[in-house]
Order: sequence, then C-alpha cells, then structure tokens
Amino acid sequence: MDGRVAKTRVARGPRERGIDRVLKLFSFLQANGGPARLAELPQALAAPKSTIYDLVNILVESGLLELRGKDGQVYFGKLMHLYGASYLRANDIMARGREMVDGLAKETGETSEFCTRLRGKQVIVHARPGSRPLRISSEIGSQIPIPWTASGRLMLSHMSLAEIDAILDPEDRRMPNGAPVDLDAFVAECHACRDRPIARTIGTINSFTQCLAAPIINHSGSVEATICFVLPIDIPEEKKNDLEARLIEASKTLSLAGLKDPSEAG
Amino acid sequence: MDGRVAKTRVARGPRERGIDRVLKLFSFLQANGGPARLAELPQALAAPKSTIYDLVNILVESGLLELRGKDGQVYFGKLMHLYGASYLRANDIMARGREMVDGLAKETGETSEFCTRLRGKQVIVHARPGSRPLRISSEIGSQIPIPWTASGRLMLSHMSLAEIDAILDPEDRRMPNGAPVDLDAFVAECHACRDRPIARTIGTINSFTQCLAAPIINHSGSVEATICFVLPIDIPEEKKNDLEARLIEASKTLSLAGLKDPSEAG
DNA sequence: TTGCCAAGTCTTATATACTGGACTAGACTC
DNA sequence: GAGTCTAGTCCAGTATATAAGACTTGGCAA
Repeated sequence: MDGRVAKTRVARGPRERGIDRVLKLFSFLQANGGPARLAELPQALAAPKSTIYDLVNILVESGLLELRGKDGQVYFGKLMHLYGASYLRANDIMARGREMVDGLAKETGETSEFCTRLRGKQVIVHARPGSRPLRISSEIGSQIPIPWTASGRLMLSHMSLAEIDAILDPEDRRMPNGAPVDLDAFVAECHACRDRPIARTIGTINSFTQCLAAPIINHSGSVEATICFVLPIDIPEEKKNDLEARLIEASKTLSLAGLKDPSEAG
Repeated sequence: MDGRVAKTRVARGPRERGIDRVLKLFSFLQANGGPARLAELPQALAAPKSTIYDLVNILVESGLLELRGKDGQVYFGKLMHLYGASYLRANDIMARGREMVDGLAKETGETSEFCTRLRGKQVIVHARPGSRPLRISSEIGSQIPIPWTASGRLMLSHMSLAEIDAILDPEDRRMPNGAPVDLDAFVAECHACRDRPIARTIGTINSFTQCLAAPIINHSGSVEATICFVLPIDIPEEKKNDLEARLIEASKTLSLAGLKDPSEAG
C-alpha cells in the first residue's frame, strides 16, 4: 500500500563512489565538531584505508580540507571557508538574518536564533544567547529533524506531500520520544502554517522552554529560513506579545529583501 | 637541467575522476563570482554533459550546491556555508583577523585587508575599505599569485625552496607584466622576510598604491596569514609610521592567540 | 503546423577508481 | 633487541563510474 520510500544515497554494492565517500567524510567532520585523526577516519566511515588516504590527500591539496599537527588531524580548510563566504555573499537573506538575530537578542535580552533547512533537518545557522541567568542555547550548526520543531513546519508549509515525503530520511521520521511521525497528519500541520506570520512551539523538545518562530520568505515564495526566540515557558503574556510583534517585523524586513533579487527584477 | 615540475592534478586520459571534476566545478563557480547556468557548465569545464548533470545532482541533493530559478542557476549551497563556518570556529585566527581588520579600518580610516594563502596564491579573505575619497578595494575572495605581493613573501618566509617550488603552479610563476619568476631569487626574497615584523610593498601591482603587511603566525610557527594596509603612495611619513606600529601591534595580538591552541598547550 | 535549437535524460561500453591486502616505518614495551 | 602495535604506503584486479551519443522535451519562429 505504501510505495513511499525515503531515497537516501546508499551503497549498492562492494564499491562506493568517490564523491559519496567525500560527502560522508565532510558530514562526519561536521558532526564531530572539530578535527579528527586521519587514522581513525577509515573506521569511522566504514571505508577502506586506501580510499580514505587517497581522497583526503586530494582534498587537502585542494584546500577544502586541512591537515595539521604531526598527529594527522584533519578538518575543513580555508577553501571551504571561501566557498561558504561566497554563498553568504550571494544569499544576503542569510547574512541579514544573522545580523537581525544579533540585534533582536541585544534589544530584547532573549535568546534568538536563525534557522534554515537542509533536506529533512533544521539547522541552526546562527544563535545569540539572551541575558537571562539561565541560558538555553543550542549549538550552532546542530541539526534536528524538521518534525521536532515549529519553525520546521513553517519551512515546509509551501511544499506538497510528495515533496515533503521525498526530503524526509528515515531518521527524520521519529519524534524525540521515538514515536514514528504520521506523515499525513504532519503534512496537514505544515500546511496549516502556510501564510501564517508566526508559529509557536509545540513543546516537543523540552518542557521548560517555548519557541516563537517567524518565516523568512525568499524571492520564489518559499520559506527559506526562520527567525526565532527561545523563551522560558513562564514568560509574561505582555512581554510575549511584544516579542511576537518584533519577530513579525523582522521577518517582514528580511522577506522583502528577497524582492531586490536582480534575477527576478524584470 | 631543471627537473622541477609544478605538479597540478591533470587529466591523464580520456576519463577524469569525479572528485577532480567537482573541484574544478567549485573553482569555476568561485571564479564566476555568482550563479552559473547549469547548461553552460559542461562547456565551461570541458566535461561531458552526462557527467556534469550527474555530479551536480549529487551535490545539490547533498546541499553543497543549490539549484535555483527555473533557468537552472547553480551556485554554492547552505551546506558549504555551514562547513565554512565550522572552519572559522575551529580557526579563530581567521575570525579574529576579520574583526581586527574592521577595527583597524575604522580607527585609521585606511583600507585594511586580511589575506591568507592557498597553495601558490594569495587570497583576500576580508577587506574593509577606508574613508578616503578614492577607495582602492580588492574583491573579497580574489586570488593573486604569491610572487606579486609583499605579504605573499611573508607567507612563504618559513618554507624551503623545495616546498615553495611545490606549491607554485605554472600560472603563479609569471609577474603581472608577464616576466617569468626567477625561483632562486624569489625564495631568497621570501627568506629575507623571515621573522620580520612587517613587509612593505614592492610596488608590483600598480604604481599609485603601497601596501604594509604584517605576518600572523600560527601555533606551529608558520605565517598563516597577513594583515595589511593598502595606502596611497604619497602618505606622510609620520602617518605611515603610526600605521606600521598599529599593524605590528595587531599582528602580535593575533599571533599570540595561536598559543592558546589546546593541542599545543601541553 | 513544421522546423529548429537548446536543455536535459537515458543507455550502453570500457577505462579506471576503488578496494583488499600485503608491506614498510616508526613508537613504545618488555 | 625482539615483539607488538599503530600509521601510512603501495600494488594489482575487477566492479563500476565516466563518457559518448542517441533520445526526449519544450520553447520559439516562420
């Protein structure tokens, strides 16, 4: 009955493609949060030594990775940073989003975050902790399955069931408590967020914080990112309303920026 | 007589490796300075259509590239930015260098740049134009052959002739006027910069600006980057001395930061 | 309509990238 | 000095990724 299968790139035989190994390598380094020993990579990636040494050599020569210390630590290199910076320059929604988050956190004293989506995961691109004694901060770059968050629903609100189905890998289909995601219900929730100026947390991640999120819409009309406040659960209603208003304001400013995109301006 | 050959990765037959094609693709996008049409890539990279379409698909799915507009524009993706940001987090010399440049430019009103090295090229990682009516600014991310600059010499000062020979690709061995670089003489110039707190332009790029550069030394003692002022040629001596002092100060601050590196503190 | 071009997809063959595994070099122990 | 372990290099065979090129699709013009 259910022909849907999450299509992840998957090894189909004894050999795996070079690029796939490279992508996994990058992903591992990112998850690792810092340099890894070259010698441990083959095991960590379940890849042959000879392949990894070969690929790492190529990547280091190119500058995408860097090898340092005499103990063979590997991590991202300068070239990766250059390319990443080029992305930022070409997508000023991102750059402006970061600034906006800093501004909001400073003005309001509340933790503010800028999130985007990568396939079926939400990524915290930038965060600025608030001035409360209890700081609730998430690691920058950390990825969590889209269904866990309110802002995730915003980011899927413009997508069809089929599209959503296609981007959710198996591991994105379980809630924090392990329960499987009911796709149809989830998609309905996403669509319910469509054109909403704000979304509130569903309290899925923990019970003592709430989250306010506003969509940032790019020039093609999809929700490309969200800007959020992470708040304690017991914040006064009045303050919360003020924060919502600010967030909506911010989201409008950033979304409008997209209209300046030269490729769209006739 | 001259057994030295600059070793660039080069196609050795009818087929080329996937990674190599990917690296060239990235490099092309960077040089292009913005999104490129997918359909023009095969020609631009001298690669078969089927290969490029295949690779771009994989890279887009992974998030390293992004495909947008209905006219098939390709450029770097969010994942590239994430990885690049991870590089920055792990190499705070870079992050601090950027801030320092902003500070210097603001305080002094002069154009300030943060440069690093990628193989045989100098890359402008960050720049802040000064407040002079005539702004001399270089494109961020632009790459120029190391022998063209004073700060390039600083960045090679700790390397042996053999090492320098190995990183200079053929195109890095010509001066702006087309004259070939005399390797031995050039290496001697580099070594002359060793342990110098500052280097002054050699006036190789144009005749109406000069450049002051100071080395930034990483935890393993090599010059990893430079911080520079780009000045008009006729700046008063007194002002110039002040700027040199500031630059040396800045370079010391940043270089010391390297000592905090946990892997070295032991 | 028909013809044309450009953009993108699909299929098949073969040159070679990936793999396994043997090997070397060095560090550390006993 | 012999034994052991870990890190890294090297080599040859084969599963398969790359490449060539035919094919489909869509937009535009005559």
